[in-house]
Amino acid sequence: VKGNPESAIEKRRATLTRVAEELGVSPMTVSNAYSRPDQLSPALRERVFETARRLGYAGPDPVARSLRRSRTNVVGVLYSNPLSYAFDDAAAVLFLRGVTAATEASGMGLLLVPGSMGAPERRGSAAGEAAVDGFVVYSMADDDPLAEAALRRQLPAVMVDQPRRDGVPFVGIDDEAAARAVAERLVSLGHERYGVVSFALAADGHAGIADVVRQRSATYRVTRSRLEGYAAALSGAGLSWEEVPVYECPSSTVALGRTGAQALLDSDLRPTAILATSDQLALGVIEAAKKRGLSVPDDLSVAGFDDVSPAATATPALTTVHQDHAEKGLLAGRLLVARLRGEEAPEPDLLPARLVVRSSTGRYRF
Amino acid sequence: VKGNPESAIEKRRATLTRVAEELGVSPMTVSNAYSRPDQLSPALRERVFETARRLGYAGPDPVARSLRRSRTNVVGVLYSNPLSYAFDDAAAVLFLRGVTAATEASGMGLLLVPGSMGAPERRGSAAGEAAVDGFVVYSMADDDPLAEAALRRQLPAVMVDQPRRDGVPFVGIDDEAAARAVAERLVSLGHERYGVVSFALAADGHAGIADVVRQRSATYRVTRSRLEGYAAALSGAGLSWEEVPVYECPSSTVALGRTGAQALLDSDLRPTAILATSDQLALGVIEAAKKRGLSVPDDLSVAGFDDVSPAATATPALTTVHQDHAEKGLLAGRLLVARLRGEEAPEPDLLPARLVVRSSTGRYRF
DNA sequence: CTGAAAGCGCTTACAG
DNA sequence: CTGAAAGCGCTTACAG
Repeated sequence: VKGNPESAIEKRRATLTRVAEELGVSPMTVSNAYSRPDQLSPALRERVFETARRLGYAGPDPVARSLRRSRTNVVGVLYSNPLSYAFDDAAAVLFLRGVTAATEASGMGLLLVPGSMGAPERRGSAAGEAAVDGFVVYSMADDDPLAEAALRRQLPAVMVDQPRRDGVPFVGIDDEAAARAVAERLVSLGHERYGVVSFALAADGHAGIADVVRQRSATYRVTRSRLEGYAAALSGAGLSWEEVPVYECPSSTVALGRTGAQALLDSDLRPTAILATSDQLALGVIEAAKKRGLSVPDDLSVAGFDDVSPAATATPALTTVHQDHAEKGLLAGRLLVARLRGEEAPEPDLLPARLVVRSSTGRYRF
Repeated sequence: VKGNPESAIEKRRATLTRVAEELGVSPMTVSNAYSRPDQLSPALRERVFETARRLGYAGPDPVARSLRRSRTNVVGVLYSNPLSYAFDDAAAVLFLRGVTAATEASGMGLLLVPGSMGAPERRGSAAGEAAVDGFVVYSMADDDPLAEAALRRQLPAVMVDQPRRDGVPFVGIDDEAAARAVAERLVSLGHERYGVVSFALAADGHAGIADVVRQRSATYRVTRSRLEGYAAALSGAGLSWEEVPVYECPSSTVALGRTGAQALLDSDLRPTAILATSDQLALGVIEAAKKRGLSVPDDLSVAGFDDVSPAATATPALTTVHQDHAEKGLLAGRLLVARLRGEEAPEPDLLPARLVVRSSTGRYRF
């Protein structure tokens, strides 16, 4: 009954033009059926869809449409290597939740851009090859080639927990001030011997004590700022920052925090307080202390950073810096979406952060 | 010194063709400089890059390249609405971690496809408009328009925790058997009065008791299978499944689990055992029980499903079904990537799952 | 090692 | 309400 179905169902993949030919209308009419329903009669539109169904055509090709419209409706997210670690990091998960909420509210997709696993000659290529309208650059090293490649494309972008760049809005907290506040709290409790367990200063995988030179040249802004905050507080109390051992962990996990703490607790002049640049690391420090029979906070005070969910329920509950990671993501996402729409969207103020004192820190006891 | 830089830096956006004109070579040569370095001399290649830099050209446009190559190097992930909830769901986060590890290992990006928030006329359009080479369809309702739209595109796909479809490989566990095992465990402990707290049976936002008719017509396969497993175990023990109240929660959160448990514990014939289809819900059930002064497991046994990280550390620790969510994601991701490469990649066997008995379940006591 | 030409699949002014 | 034509920015056989 239908016109020559044998020849209609050809091998070549169904395209808009193919549907138009089959129905004897112009490609524009088929395009309109999908993209501008008001431009043709409902009856014709239905015939278009019927023909499309028959030919197995699922609608306009997204890539061709993007090329023509020069718009992908996708926001790219850049996160340090490897990308899959983002899902191990409670703060990153909350952040992504916020970004996703912002992008999906405006119908945009979120592309997680892979890092350049290994292959050094391809460093950054993934960011150069991502079909997106803009980028959220989250917590990367200052000199990360992936971020460089993304920024070079001159697309709208937002930097989060990153160094500032001209023309690129920044979203984040005042990490240095927050770190100073934690350290000052410990100073006020009478502690004089400190140790620091830090996440990466640079992306070279280094694990172990990081001297002051390495601290100053840290390429992760967040790490650098937090260490500077600690240093400011301790120096302000008349202590020598140079003598405070900073143990660097290549990433932010409980297991690495444990290792770092072990190294610090082995020293002759055992610290009475350990500052960790993340809650994950701090939880590892607490584990290491317990394993040696040290009581937290009686023998050792421990403070973290970020206030992710296990911090409040840990035993003892962790003294830390609270910040709203989901809100940070939401703000970054909305800012980018607004700019993509050409709306007025000024760089926001620094987000609030506050010291949360719980039971992992206590007064120094002889 | 350089040739007329004034006119070189024009308003129109830099393109490959523009760079070629400027340098007096063919577009193909510029293309080769980026994509096939072995096709031109290093010196010429350097001149191409130099000109590109001068014109602010950041390399071939990803969209145009994708159209020409008919390949995006992106895998799309579909998850129930709204997408941002995925980041609240510990199982989903682990799953995404696995998928991401698989895709990034082969240099592919991961696109989180937004649901059709509200706008019913656009139901599924996002999946139709996603520029991807293939889809991972994760835990969606049988009749979800987003999944329908994606599958209609005939791209390679993998279904996870979804109903099987011809030609589309399935990755998941035997949910029914696992649920049966949990319920049988409670039967063996002597329990006779049960309640169930379940996550959504359909995407209509229903909250409250779900009768057997609704249970049978559930569009979420996972929910349906788990309830069938419970029913099989209880029926097998001579109990009447029809009399077991099933409280349906629209999503899987601790707060909703609490609400569901309150409803069940209000009944005259209070259950002595509550089966929850997720750990989140189960943790809410435990909270509700505690709030009424009921001891778990002395007054009420509670079992969850999935064994996400808070399950083991909760008080009491949760009896549940363990499955490896990250492994599931890795497997699904690898399977899809292999198929995209045209490699031989058979549908895998069902993944293992096992009952983990902890202290939230105990013998029935009068 | 380089070029000219075709074409990936669409959408959009411009006309009628 | 519909059409013919141009063009989005690239890559790829095909030649030389």
